Amino acid sequence: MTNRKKTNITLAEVSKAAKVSLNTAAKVLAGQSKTARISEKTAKKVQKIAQTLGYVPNQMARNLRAQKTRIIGIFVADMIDPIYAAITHAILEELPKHNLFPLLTVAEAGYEMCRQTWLRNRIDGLIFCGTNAEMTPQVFAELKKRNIPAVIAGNYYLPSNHSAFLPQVSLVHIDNHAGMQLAINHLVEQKKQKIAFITGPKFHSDAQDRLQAYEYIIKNYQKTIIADLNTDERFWQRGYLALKKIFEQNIKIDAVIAYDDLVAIGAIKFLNENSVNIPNDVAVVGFDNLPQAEYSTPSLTSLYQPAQAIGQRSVELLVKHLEHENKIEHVHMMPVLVPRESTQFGNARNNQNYISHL
Amino acid sequence: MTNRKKTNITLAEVSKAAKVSLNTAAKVLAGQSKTARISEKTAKKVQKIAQTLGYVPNQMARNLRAQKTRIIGIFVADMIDPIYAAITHAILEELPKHNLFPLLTVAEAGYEMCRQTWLRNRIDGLIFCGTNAEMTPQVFAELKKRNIPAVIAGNYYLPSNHSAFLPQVSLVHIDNHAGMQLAINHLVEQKKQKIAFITGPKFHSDAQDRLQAYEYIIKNYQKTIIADLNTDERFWQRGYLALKKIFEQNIKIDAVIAYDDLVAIGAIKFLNENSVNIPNDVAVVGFDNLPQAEYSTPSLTSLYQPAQAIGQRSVELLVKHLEHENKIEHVHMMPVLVPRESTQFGNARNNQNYISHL
DNA sequence: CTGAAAGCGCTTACAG
DNA sequence: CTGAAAGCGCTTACAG
Repeated sequence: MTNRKKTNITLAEVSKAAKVSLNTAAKVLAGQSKTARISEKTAKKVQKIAQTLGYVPNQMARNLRAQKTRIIGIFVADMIDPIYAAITHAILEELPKHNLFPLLTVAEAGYEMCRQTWLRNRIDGLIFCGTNAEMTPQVFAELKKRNIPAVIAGNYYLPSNHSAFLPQVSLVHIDNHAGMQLAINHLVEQKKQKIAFITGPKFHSDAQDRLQAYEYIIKNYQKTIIADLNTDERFWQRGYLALKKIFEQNIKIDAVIAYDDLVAIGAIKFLNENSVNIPNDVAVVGFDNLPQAEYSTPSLTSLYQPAQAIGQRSVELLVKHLEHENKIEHVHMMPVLVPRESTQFGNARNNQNYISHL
Repeated sequence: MTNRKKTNITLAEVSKAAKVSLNTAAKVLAGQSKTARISEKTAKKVQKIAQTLGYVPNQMARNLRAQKTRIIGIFVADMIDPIYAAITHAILEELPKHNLFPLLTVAEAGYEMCRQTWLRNRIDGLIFCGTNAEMTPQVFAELKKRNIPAVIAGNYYLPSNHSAFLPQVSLVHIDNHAGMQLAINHLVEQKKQKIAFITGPKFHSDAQDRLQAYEYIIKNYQKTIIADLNTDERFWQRGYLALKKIFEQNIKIDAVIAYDDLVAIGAIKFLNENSVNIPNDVAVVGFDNLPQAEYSTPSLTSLYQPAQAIGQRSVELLVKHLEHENKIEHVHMMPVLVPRESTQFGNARNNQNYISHL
């Protein structure tokens, strides 16, 4: 391993070069010249010497002595998922503004590995970008025992036997109820009267919330039509199979809201293959506004997931907890409906130029 | 800030509880029982006590004393880009296998911020998942001076005045030449004879490599047809405008290879809007095999970017450098052609069931 | 306004 | 096989 003794200079060396005590140099470089009432002349001198020597403080020594690290663990349930990636990204941008440092751990490493990393590095707080089956109520209990505040950002894994920890941890996520209301309003405006819902994976909090919201709201407009699958199919296959089932059972629909965009695109695939006109015969709405929504044909109306805001808000909440403001909060961020071709007429396919030369 | 003095127990406490010296406990818990010839009985006793007390070593103290950290900085040029996300993910999974620890820094923080983070935490090595305009040759010179080995994984920012550092840093990226050969072979097999190429952003290494590879290989088959844009348009707009230009100039083509999938999807959008049949009239191939490739209509033939392998390989290279194996390597990983509807006939739209009830 | 000393929790020689 | 001591580079009282 590289030996770097010669390349890194220390506070002691700076103080010696500046001909002041170690203490004085430390105070100046920690930005405490004012409170320690160090003369401006001395401060300037020390700063200049530190600059020319290329002094960079050793964070490990600092943390060890100060008995706090300002390191925030970030658990990422799935970095390949664009929503988690966006939330993680927002958190990484936000932490430095509060003089906090990220320590990223990924789900694939396994819980014990993550735990070791957090504890060895003496994290001062923890943000979960999603959770998985390993994140049991016991995990949150240990964090609490060790005085490590935690916040969950985004979707989380929620089998019925896990729900006990919910009142004990702060959450920040999309307002699925509001999102569903926006989706239904939008479709009702388009005179749709048989709006179906395709469910998502059973143990995802967002899937549960969206299903509940659909059931609760749709009653005001029509009979409930739920396309549920008893399989573990995910991604577009789920939407494809769900619609296949509906059509095989000869259930009449004129619109479908899918748990998420991938499921919605599966539904579109099925409709396209069977020459069902979108949106005239069946309109489609997804959730999350993934990049795929813009690129599908027809492009997909979706509910924008405010990932940036979720990330920021979860950092703010964690900072409050670090400052011993221990009130648990569950924050719901508003989604935005992004209308595209899958629910609206005449937005594309009308630009018939440039074909003459073929 | 949380005070955790009471919740974290130290080596000293373990050794006291086990009634051995601090040194003995340290040796056992660092896994050096054998080399220090500590009796198995003592080792077992210490381990058990450490376990029951919940001892977790303090990484900061370790690093400070040992004068090395095994922390690897990871610079991510764009976490929202699925390719960078996938490479980053692979690196995060790979590092722990070598007993190395990641420290993630993102481009948006700015170079100076990243630099401070790296140096304060005394990183032992650095992997760039992409670079940007701030990563000048001087940056690599400083790393070299400080004995911090670096590896670039994936695409990198390459204006002509930056190329000086290339012989001094190890690179791992997709083999664009091989990818282009695969793409052209595939199209030639489909009897295509007027294959155009749509360029990418000027300063991206992948864009430069792909353009060069196209020019070099296509000469064996046909006249060169390059759709270049003097704009900064990115994403699908770039492909859309490039094809528009070609069609306006009445240039005949029967296939198009795009710099990447988003550009390819822009081309598809243009062809769809002008009722040009894909792939019969014009076939389309993209690079990177993004999720969007599967979800576009028609689905897009693309070259799979081996992100997982790139991440793994870059960690391996870095490990070699940490072990003072200082030979610089430029590694090219093979892409895989994923054929889909945009180059092949009759793969979809033939499943005309379930429409009767509408 | 400035300085000398203790100590955070480990690892690394060195002694026996 | 086991132990006592020094020191990594800082910050934190405390003294003057």
